[in-house]
Amino acid sequence: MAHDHSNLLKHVKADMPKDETLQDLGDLFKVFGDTTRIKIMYALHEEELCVCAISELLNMTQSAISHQLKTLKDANLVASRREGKTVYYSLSDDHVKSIIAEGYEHITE
Amino acid sequence: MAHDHSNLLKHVKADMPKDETLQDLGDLFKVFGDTTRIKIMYALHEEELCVCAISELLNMTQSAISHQLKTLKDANLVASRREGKTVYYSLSDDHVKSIIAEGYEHITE
DNA sequence: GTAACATATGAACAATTGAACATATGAACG
DNA sequence: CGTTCATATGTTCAATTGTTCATATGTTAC
Repeated sequence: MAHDHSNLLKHVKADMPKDETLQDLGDLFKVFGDTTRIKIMYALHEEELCVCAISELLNMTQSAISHQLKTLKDANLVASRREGKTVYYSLSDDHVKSIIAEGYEHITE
Repeated sequence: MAHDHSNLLKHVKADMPKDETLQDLGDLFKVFGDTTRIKIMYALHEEELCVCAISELLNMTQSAISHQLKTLKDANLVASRREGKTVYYSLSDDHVKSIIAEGYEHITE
C-alpha cells in the first residue's frame, strides 16, 4: 500500500454492493463456468428435454447429467416437470439466455 | 438411454455451436465465477484504478490482486495502461457490465 | 406383490484453483 | 551505479469440483 487514494476509494467503496451480494454473483457465474452445464443450458435454449435425451445428446452418463442438473436447479437456472417416469427440464427464465448471449458476443468479436 | 428422441435430438444438435465455442464460453464464465474477480470488476465499473488501490480497497495482498488481474486480462475483460511506476486497469468493454448486470438481476428477484 | 425403466443420490478420486510467500521485473531518482 | 516504489511471476498447499461407480428412489405395468 503506497501512494494515497483515500478520496478515490471512499467514492468507489460507496458504490459497491455488499459483500454477500457479490459473493452470490460469483456463485451464480461459477455455475455458468463449466462446459457440460453450458451445453445443457444451450440444449434447453428452445425446448424442454428429458434427462436421458440430454445425456444422449452430450454422450455422457445419466448420472453425470443428473448431478449437473441439480447444480443448475439449485441456482434457479432450470426448472423441472415430471411426467410419469420421465422428468423434463427447461430454462427457468430469460436471464440464462441473455447471459449466455452476452458471453457469446464477447468471445466472438 | 431408453426411449427414442432421435428426431428431437437431430434438431437440437443442429442448433448447437461447435464444442470449441462452448468450451470457450465456459472458460469465460469461469473467470466471472470468483468473488475477488467480481469485486475487482465492480470496482472498475466507473473508473480505472491502479493495482495498489484495488488491493487496498479489497484488503488483500498486492500479489493476489495482480494474479487475478492477469486472469482477467487473459480473458480480455480488463485493459491496462502504464503511467510511470503505476499501472491502471479498466474494464475493456461493455460486455462486462452487461453480464454482471444480468447476473445481478437474476439473483435479486 | 415384482419387474423394468427413468432419475436421483452418496462416496471416492483425480484434477483444478485461489491465496500466501518469496522473489523477480520495471521505472524513477539521486 | 544502487535504492525505492509499484507491479509481476513462480511455487507450494489447502480447498473445491466434475466424473465415475454403486445404490436408492420413484413411476408404470403386469
